[in-house]
Amino acid sequence: MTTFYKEHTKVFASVDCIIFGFEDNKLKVLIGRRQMDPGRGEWSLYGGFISADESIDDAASRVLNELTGLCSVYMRQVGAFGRVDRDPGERVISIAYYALINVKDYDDRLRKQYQLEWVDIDNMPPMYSDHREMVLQARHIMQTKIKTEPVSFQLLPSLFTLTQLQRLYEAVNGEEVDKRNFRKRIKDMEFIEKTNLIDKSGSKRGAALYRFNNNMYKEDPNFKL
Amino acid sequence: MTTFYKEHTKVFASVDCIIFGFEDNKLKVLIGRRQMDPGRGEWSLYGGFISADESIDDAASRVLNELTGLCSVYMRQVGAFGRVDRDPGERVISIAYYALINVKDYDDRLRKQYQLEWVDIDNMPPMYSDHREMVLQARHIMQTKIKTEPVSFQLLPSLFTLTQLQRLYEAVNGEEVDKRNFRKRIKDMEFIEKTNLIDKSGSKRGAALYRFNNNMYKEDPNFKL
DNA sequence: TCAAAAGTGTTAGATTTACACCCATGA
DNA sequence: TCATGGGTGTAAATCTAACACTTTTGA
Repeated sequence: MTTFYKEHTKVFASVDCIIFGFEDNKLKVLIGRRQMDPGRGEWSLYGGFISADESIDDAASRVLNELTGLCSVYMRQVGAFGRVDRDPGERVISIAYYALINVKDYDDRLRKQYQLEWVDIDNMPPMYSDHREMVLQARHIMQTKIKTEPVSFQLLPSLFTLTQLQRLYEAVNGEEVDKRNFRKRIKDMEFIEKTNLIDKSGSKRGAALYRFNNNMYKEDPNFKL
Repeated sequence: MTTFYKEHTKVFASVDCIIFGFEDNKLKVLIGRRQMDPGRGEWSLYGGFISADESIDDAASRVLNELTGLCSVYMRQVGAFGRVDRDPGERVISIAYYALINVKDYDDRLRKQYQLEWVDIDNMPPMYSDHREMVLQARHIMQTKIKTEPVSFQLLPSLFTLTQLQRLYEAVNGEEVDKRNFRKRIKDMEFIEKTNLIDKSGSKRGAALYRFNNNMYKEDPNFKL
């Protein structure tokens, strides 16, 4: 700690975004083909360099917005990845973030324009550098968060059925749960409100639509699944 | 992702070490006076720049070793901190790590030589930049880890009493627990072995010394406090 | 009329919590 | 002999997990 800044080497710093979506009862990740050497053409997360005038968090939001057009998305840091040879070209330290989006909010034309694909987290292709590791770490964080924090709703439409919520929970954790026990726990949480609306898309009978009431949650923030 | 590396700016990247120790039934953090402008003289974590030929993890281990002389210490990443103005001099992104050491393994002369102090985590002085935030985030990680992973033993001597273990647990979580219930849970974990040794330093009667058996833990890694 | 998803309660077992006294010893 | 920390068990309450049938309706 007696040294000076100028004696040290600078590095490139980037962010990589793990964009989670929920579709066909599966947890999916948005990935594309890397457009840049080295590694051009490999499956890769979408990322970008951190510029001099933005925080890391801001860089992550910017990159996500560039790609999806979405703002105010739920994003959290996964961590910094910094193996010396993680980027074959230059020394690049990358900070991974995961984002939770509702697939329906995301314009599918944009997805095609960038040639991105939603891939099942349980069936990812080989990926560039340490990107697979980033995704798996993000999933692990999600698995612990989803049990005690109301993050699921970020991945669902604002109105959702209990079956959707259950399938999401199962997809994140990779294991099935009992329907009756699951619903019992939901009923105990007053901030998951039943509406009068019915979704007929998933069944003939129709299922009640629910909504997450954030104000009510803040009054009594007890979430336990 | 169609841009080139050279169009981007590089930044300084550093690591900051949150060194936890357990002493006088309190969770403590090792901090010193910053030796460097800007911020010279403020209370600060110990850190160092990441050099070109080492991973972030290696940089953290190196810095810890420089300071304490210790190797193979339990260290985990807290996360990257990157507010634009977090370092008043230059743009520096810092990756925080926490380390768990047994205070007795650490040569107190070294502590004095570097003018470091063990401060109670519940009574930290104002600290340089975002260092307080780093410590609090690290503590939060510890609080969740200590419930499901055998990390406590990193902070204790290899032989310890159940009271010590309990006080540690209480110090990390900031709340007291019932002695009988605590010991019942310990008894269920076979990898916490009772030895024939007695520690007479804490009481007249003496307390049985226990030991963490890592091989046994690996056979049946179920930890729950 | 039937296939497919929605919706609903109970019970046994496991886990958690609360709680108070005797023991061994050195000063 | 007494002050100090070490050590121990039980019972009530709560939580968890397992389990199956009826409802609705569009095709």
